[in-house]
Amino acid sequence: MNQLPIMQVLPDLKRILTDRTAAILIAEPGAGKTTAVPPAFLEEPWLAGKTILMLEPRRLAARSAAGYMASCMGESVGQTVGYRMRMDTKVGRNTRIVVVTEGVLTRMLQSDPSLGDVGLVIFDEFHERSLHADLGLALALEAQSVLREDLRILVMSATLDGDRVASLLNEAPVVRCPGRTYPVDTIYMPEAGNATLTTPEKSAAAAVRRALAEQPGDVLVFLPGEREIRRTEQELALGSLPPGTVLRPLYGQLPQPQQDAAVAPAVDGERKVVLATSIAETSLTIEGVRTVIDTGLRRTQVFSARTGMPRLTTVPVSKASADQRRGRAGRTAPGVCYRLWSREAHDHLPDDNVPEIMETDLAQLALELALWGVRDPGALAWLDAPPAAPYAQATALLRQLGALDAGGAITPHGRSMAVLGAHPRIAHMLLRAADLAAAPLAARLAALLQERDLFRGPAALDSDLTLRVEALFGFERSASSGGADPAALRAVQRESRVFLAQLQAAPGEGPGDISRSGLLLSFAYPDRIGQKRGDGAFLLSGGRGAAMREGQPLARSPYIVAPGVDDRAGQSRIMLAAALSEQDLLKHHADSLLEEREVYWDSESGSVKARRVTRLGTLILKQTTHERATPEETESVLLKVIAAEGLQLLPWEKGTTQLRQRMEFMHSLRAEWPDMSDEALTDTLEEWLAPFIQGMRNLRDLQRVKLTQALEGMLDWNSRQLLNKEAPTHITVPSGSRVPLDYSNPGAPVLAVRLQEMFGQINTPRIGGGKVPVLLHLLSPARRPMQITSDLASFWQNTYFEVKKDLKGRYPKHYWPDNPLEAVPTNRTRSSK
DNA sequence: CTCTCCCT
Repeated sequence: MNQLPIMQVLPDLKRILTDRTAAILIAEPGAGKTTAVPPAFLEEPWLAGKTILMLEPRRLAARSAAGYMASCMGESVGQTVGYRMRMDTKVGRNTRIVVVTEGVLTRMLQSDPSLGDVGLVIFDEFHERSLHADLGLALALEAQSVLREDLRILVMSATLDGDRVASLLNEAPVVRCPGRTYPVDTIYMPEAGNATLTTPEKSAAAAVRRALAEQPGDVLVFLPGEREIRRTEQELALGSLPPGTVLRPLYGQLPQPQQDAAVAPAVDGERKVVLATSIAETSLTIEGVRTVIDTGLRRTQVFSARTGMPRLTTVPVSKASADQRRGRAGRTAPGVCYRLWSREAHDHLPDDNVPEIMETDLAQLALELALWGVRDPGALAWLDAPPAAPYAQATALLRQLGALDAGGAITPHGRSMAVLGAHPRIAHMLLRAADLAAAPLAARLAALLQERDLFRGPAALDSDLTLRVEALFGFERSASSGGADPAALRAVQRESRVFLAQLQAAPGEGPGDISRSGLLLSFAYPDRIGQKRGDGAFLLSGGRGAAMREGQPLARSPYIVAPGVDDRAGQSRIMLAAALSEQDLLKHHADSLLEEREVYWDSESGSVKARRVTRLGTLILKQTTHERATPEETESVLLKVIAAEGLQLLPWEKGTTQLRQRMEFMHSLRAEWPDMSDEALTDTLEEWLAPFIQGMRNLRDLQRVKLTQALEGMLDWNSRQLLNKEAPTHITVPSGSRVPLDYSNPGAPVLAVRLQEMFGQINTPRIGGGKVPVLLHLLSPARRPMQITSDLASFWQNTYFEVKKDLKGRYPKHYWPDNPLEAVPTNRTRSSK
């Protein structure tokens, strides 16, 4: 143990923590920090009579760290060194080092914020940045500054950016320690990883063949998920592999014996190719690996604030993760790592994985903060503060569940929920169920929701949760698994016993009425109560649409609750659900029901109607028909319909349209004039149209709207005068005719007039206070356009003579003078001379 | 073609 690299830095650490209350240790893999650091402080004077708490992110790691430290002291666990985790605690009277897992630390801080006899808290593997570690550090820092100035905090990490943590810990000193691993060659293979040309599993398979040919020892391949692992297996099975090659998948859901087979050393004469998820990145050490192949992808859960539902996505790993994966090839001998991306792409990878707090459901975090007495997370010091949108979503859910009051303070019910430790949805269900004497059923449901599905394959296609409840009770009675997954059954049974113990219910107690499952689940998911819309489609009380596979009996249920839904765009898919009776819904969600009068547009009759509805979220549970809407209600609905369907519902006659266009022309000259575009008019219906639709009830009535008056109403008296002056309806031309102006293009109003009527006028008539020349359409006697111009003077000088020749030929009896400016204009079609 | 990994 003396030759471990960590030994060189321990004196430094001891010196720092004698004088100060915080330190950061950055130690590379293989340095030995987890087991060497805690015992080093036992004899420090400031720790006299106090204990050390070390946080580990995983149960397995916590147990083995405690075991190793104890054995180094020649003791067993529970003497000087112990551990504490959910449902498993080994701590004795003389225990001074307690290794805890994440939820435990949060509970200890919440039940005694001063941390009683604890002298030092160590956060191990802090670079993983789990939600609980971030929360634990924030709470511990506040405990230190408010209650326990002598409390020491040590943050240990493999790859963390030390400076950011240092500034969070009041400029705590950073100690760095090299690791001890064998060198690993890195080979970038961009051609294999080009996702536009091939799939990750195809390139992984190609890299496996290359590694088996070029390198000795076993191969570890990192893939994003189970699906890719299975496909890579198929891909490799297509061609022959060197004799003795064995493929070993490895992922969390795999049964234990197969996981063991992947981890165990290969037997003589065999070479092992392990196809793994990120589970092999930190938690497990696999013997004999000399080559790592990394697709550079991982699957991660992202909480969508938009829908309030979690979603799985495949994302590139961080540089830190890629280095961690590469390190797995150098544990026992020098190795090689094939990266299926380019050196340039590597430069663009993020340095670290996104901290869990930035992406995950924050409901539990928000409940813990409320219990701590914090309403604004900004009151605590964070490396990354909880993001605002998901946090707001979380507190809204907590209010709906009754955990927070309107002011955001925790309620007594919220306190009971927090103590249970389960997700707030689950905790709320368990407490409501206990009130209804349904705790035994609720405990099973909670366990079913937290563990993986009992059914695999075709049975999993039926989304009815009560089938799982029946399978579970069958297993509890007779230990027969039926068609269900035995490992999953055992896990669910273990889990449900924990909940039963918390609710003080006996494990042997029968299920009671399984058909109450839907009711109990509706307490946990009040926003996912579904109302049938047909064809397996449901509308959820939270506002989303969702659909389940057709053909299953559950699809015919008028009401369901859907704990398992995905987050796809448009309508969600329902994976797990249970039927819910309307009677239960009305009775047990009475507090959430909203009775209101609703005025609505009946598109069938094209008229406004009113009804009284009972709502649960977006669902309408009951309604009466045909009450009469008040004039105000009617008016407001009509305006909404016009806004939605468009202004063409109004009676646009020729003169009205011209008025609108003239006003638009004025707007183009003077920005302060009202904008007459469809969009602007739609946005301001309330102001200009509302007074003119009073008493109207339907589309036919709308045809009586005095639209010209309504538009004129947008202008005051002065503006109307200016309108008539600058945007006249007609222009009087030299012949004496009043010719209408066409404003359909407000940028260039058109005056269409017979050429002969313009004789004698030198320049183009102008409008808009002289700023805008009209666009002249000069017409033949038969009103055919001969010339389009906005420069009349130039026309007379140049083009007129060509046009004249043409016109003379076609209209010989008309008068086509050589000097049009001195000729007498005429509006008569026939020649006057 | 529904499923990364943990934890109270």
